[in-house]
Amino acid sequence: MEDGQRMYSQQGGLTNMSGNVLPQYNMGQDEPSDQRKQEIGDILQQIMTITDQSLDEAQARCRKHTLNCHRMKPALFSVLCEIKEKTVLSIRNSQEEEPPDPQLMRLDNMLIAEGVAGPEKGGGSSAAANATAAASGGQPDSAIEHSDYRAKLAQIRQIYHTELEKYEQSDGSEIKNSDYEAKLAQIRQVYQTEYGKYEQACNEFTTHVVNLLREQSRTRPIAPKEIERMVTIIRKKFAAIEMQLKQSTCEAVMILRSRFLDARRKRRNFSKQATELLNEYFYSHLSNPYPSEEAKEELARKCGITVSQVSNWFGNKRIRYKKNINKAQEEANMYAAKTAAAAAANVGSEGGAAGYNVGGGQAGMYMNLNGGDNYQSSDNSVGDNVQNQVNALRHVISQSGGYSSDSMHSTPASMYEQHMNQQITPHSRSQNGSPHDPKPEDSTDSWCAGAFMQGLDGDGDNYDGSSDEPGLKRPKI
DNA sequence: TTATATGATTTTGG
DNA sequence: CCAAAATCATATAA
Repeated sequence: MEDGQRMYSQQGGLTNMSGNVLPQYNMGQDEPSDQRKQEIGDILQQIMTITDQSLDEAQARCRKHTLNCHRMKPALFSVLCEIKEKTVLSIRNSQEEEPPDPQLMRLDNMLIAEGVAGPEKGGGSSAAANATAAASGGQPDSAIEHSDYRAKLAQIRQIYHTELEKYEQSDGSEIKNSDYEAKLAQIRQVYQTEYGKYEQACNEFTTHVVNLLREQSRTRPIAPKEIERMVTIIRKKFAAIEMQLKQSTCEAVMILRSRFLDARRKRRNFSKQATELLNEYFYSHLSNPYPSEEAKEELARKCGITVSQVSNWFGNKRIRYKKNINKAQEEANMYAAKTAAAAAANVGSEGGAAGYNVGGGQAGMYMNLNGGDNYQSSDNSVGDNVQNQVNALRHVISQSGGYSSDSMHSTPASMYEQHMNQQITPHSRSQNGSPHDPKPEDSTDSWCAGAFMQGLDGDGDNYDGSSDEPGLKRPKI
């Protein structure tokens, strides 16, 4: 009873805050009825000791059941809900359904555009991502605690950090298309794994909370509406994680992409020395400038570039040599002179210098042969022009003896072959000479037969740079 | 700034 | 896959 009294006085102290309910008690106090006093005392006693009561399952259920079945329960429930609604929840309620986050939409769009989200875009990417999937280490916590939000978030960050490091350490110079695709697939895989886990976690947690609230609503004023709102709140919280996940994914894709594009677009000139070496090889194998794999490897090693760069270089060189043979041949002579000097010192090599000179010398011969005839048809496009020139040249050559004639000598390639005993066609892969002797006539099929013809048209200097005819190359937008 | 040189990529044909 | 040809995009010379 003493406790009750003290409690009572405390309640009295709270009266100011609680408005119109407590004054009744005060009035009651003024007019003490022993029985009433006793009742109130009991109630207060119960309240005071309620926290000491065991949470014994059976007992609790019993109490809840009792409460639940009380005839006043529905009314009380709705009233309390109403009060709660008015005092607290209405504030949150005012937050209307916000339109979909534009940031999230952008992220979604990008992920779809990059093929990370959305429908599978062909190609089995399963193997690539096994490691990462394992690394992401799913921990199937069925009991999801609040702290798991942060843990998950940290985990996701960690995963992407790891992924990004992988991209960093991968050899920058060797990013190929396949690498890009593989890595994109990896990102995609990780993203989907994580997104799946995210959804699962979100749903589990939501279900958990909803169940909890439902259970609680048996003894507390929790309206279904409030549960709904709670679900919304949970979704929003999880949306932050979703956003983070998507953002990280986008980031990873962008980094990967920029890296890839950088590798693709950045062009660094080779060193002077490398170009020198490549040119030496090219001009000293002018008749057949197709280095074998071994030769490519050696050149690559000497020049400090990759084999595919060597291949690119030779591809470009061949095509450009053909396109502009006059100029190229000056260069050829230059290199020929240089290597000739070197070869001269080396007495043992027979006729090496002569071979180098073949290109330039031969062009001169053709030019002489061509004489004053001009086969340049000005009104044609370059491509047709070349073809016409070639055809015209064939005509001229045949008129003046033709390829097969001895007087025509041989094309540069064939001359060179006499020295080198080498094959002719570009497509023969192996450098070793074929057993059968290639005939000089075959050399019309040589890699730049057409180019030599082109080179001999006109006086040489008037064709210089003609490949840049306006509007044909590089249509300048 | 423009024009050319040049390494790389894409397209095309076999 | 290889090579030619076309094309791109940048580096560098003018």
